[in-house]
Parts: sequence; C-alpha cells; structure tokens
Amino acid sequence: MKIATWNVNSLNVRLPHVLDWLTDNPVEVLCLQETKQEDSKFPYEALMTAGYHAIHSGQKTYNGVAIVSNHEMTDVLYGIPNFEDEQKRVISATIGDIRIICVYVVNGQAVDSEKYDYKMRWLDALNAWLSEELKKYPNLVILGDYNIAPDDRDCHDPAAWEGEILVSPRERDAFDDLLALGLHDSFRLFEQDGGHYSWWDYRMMGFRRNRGMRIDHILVSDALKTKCTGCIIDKTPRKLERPSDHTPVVVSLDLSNR
DNA sequence: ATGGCTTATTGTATAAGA
Repeated sequence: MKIATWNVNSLNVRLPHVLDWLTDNPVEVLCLQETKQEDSKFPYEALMTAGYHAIHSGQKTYNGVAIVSNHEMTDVLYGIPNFEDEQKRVISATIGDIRIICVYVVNGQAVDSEKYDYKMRWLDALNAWLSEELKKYPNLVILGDYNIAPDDRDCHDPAAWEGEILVSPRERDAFDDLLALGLHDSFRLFEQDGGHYSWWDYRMMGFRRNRGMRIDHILVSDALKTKCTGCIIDKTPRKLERPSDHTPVVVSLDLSNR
C-alpha cells in the first residue's frame, strides 16, 4: 500500500498536476494540503472520473486539507476535537484498518509573532489528541506539511536559519514530542543523509540550487513501522511549469502476512 | 541582499506563505 502527501499550494491551480501525478503514481491514498478552496469548489467529479473518492475540509484563500483514495473512507473526522480552530487544517478517515490523519501544521510566520504562539498551542492540542487516537487506532499514519525541519540535515543552510521559523528549538521539541508518542519519521527509517528536501522557495532559484527544507513528513505508528518498506520524496512535479513549492512524499507499506 | 516568487483577493496593492 502506498500513501502520499502533497502540499499543492492551491488545488484550483494544481489539479492538472495532481491528476497527472496520480496517473503516473497510482497510490492508494493521497493527502493534500493548502487546497485554498471552499468545499463547493473542490473537484470531486474530476477525481471520481479518475477513480478516486475524496473528502475535503476547505476554506477560501487559505489552508484546506483533503484525503483522496481509491478505497472507501469511513469515520471521517474534521479538525482536532475539543480545539476551537476556524482554520481548516486537519481531516481524518479510516481506510481498511489504517487510520489516516492529514495535517497542515501552522506556519508560524516568525518566532516572535502571535502566529508562532498559535503554532505552538496548535501542536500541543495535536499531541494531546494524538495520544488518545493512538490507543484507539494502533495502525495510524499522520502525514502532511508539518512546517518543521526536524534537524539540521533537513535544512540547506542551518547556520543562516538558526533560531528561525521551521527550525527553532521549540518547534523541533514539539516534533520530537510527537515521535515520543510512538510515531516514526518514515523517511528516516531509510535515509540518514541530509540534502533531501520536500519544499524549495520559489525565489532565488531555490529548487535549481537545492536550497530547500524537509518539512513534509509521514509519521507511522509502532505497529506500522515494521511494515514500512520505503519512503521517497518525488521531485518530479517540482520540475513542471507552475509547480507547487512542495513536492510529494510517498511511503510504502507491506500489509501482507498479517 | 530583510529581498527575491506565487497565490488569492467583492483585487489593480496587499497579505501570506516558508
């Protein structure tokens, strides 16, 4: 089973890339972030024609998350329970016996900003909720745009970025606190080197110079860790005309022999 | 180099992303 995540930076603009990518990469599950559209604008029909079900939680201009799958989805949940949040950043569903949680973590803008405080409160709420979800759903995958580069290997220029948003110690601690719940960064199960990124700035020829960050992650629960057979970052769509600034991350699970 | 791109907006300059 292949499960992917992709921050598309407007699904309205990127739908052709998404459909083409699904044709080339027929994954069972694709989680999307930053759809930037209301549910009424979401391309359910185009995805249906391509053979995919979809669930979406969106809003105009900002945020918006979706799960696309060729399997039926059940027990759909929107947002983080008991956490008041007008921003559409979380959607969850069960596919087979796997619980999928698609997240678009707050960016935070700058470490001394109110948005950073919101990011930290948001991550606390996510952590508290997840600790309960993991008891309910041993087979759990939480994936999306975390807006955190877990360590210096995940940043093209750690010296220049020291203390900045995406790499600040409090953000990295919050990421480690998620792992401490019994989750694993699937990419790091297979690759220890730096220089592998999932986002590159549109400016300054960031992609061509590989000036990027690894901020999109697929975390798997203890029970699924042993089922992981690979995790790759697919840079292909970042080379297209008018790309998203993020590119897909794909995990492979071997769910036979269970 | 405190900018540089890209997206969206009851737009035509501004906000936000990361």
